[in-house]
Amino acid sequence: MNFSDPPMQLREMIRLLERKLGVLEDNQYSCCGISMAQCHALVEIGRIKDISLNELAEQLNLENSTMSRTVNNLVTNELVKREIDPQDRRYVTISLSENGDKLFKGIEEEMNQYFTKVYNSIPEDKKQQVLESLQILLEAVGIND
Amino acid sequence: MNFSDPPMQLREMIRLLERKLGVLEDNQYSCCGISMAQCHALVEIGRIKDISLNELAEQLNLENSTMSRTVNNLVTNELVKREIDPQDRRYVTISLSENGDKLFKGIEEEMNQYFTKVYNSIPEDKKQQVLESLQILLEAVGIND
DNA sequence: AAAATATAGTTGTAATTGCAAACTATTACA
DNA sequence: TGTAATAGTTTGCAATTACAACTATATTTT
Repeated sequence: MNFSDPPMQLREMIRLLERKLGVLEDNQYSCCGISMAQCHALVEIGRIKDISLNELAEQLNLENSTMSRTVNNLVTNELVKREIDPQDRRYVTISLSENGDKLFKGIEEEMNQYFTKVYNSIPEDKKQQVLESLQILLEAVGIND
Repeated sequence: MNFSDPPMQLREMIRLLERKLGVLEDNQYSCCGISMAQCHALVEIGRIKDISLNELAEQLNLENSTMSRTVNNLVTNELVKREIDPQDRRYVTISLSENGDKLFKGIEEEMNQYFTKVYNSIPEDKKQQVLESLQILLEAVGIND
């Protein structure tokens, strides 16, 4: 293993980043009393407002079945609403309840604070470069799709 | 939500990167017939050569019990060996078997190819910048530890 | 219009996981 | 020696997940 080989440096750093991010969401109920899966779903629903189950599953790279049950849990917690689309009764429209919206806004606020903290700990003259590089990396990683 | 705010750009891109990386390891048996959990453990063991169970668990951010079970599976598959440390018989030394080492090298090779592909799809004049930026980002994300 | 097909979502099942607790074995300390 | 600490295993349990089989609704074909 040659860690001075640039692609391997890339691998190693992505590995570390992955792990660091993983730590943030390891605990099963680390997000305001709901699971990370529920939290991710909640945020996605909050962003898109009205979304179907399959769209949601695709956004989050989850199985339909997993998504369906996660939404179940959110409905049980009275954070989201499930409504049958009258246009096409196969579709379910998922949206935030009032409680869900409050929680969503709280999470958004918290995430904003976290990433502001991360961003501000980047040296001033490197901030722009890091953002640009992430964009480039995203494009590079997307070569398979 | 203001996506032109730089910290939010950062959040958004990390979010996308996270998701993209997640896709790569979604399937339960996507790694040469073993689970991703087993694959991660195998690679970690292969890198450190001899490692104790607790160290391994900490590296991978897993519970001891989960780690023990995962190692069990690897032992059952004859990919790793468990040996009691003669220095301190409480410790277990975990290392790759011959088969495990072959698989490990195969996985490493595959990962190298993947990351070489990603790296090479970064524009030539940006390669160094991306690596440096990831390093900076890693330091920035590590502010909590 | 009836039959066949496609689509959206749900449910059954088995495996994995985290957490807690109980347990064994070994070592360190007072 | 006796007590505590450490390393790891095992078990029970509940939650989560992927995969496959299923239901319900809509669309297309004949």
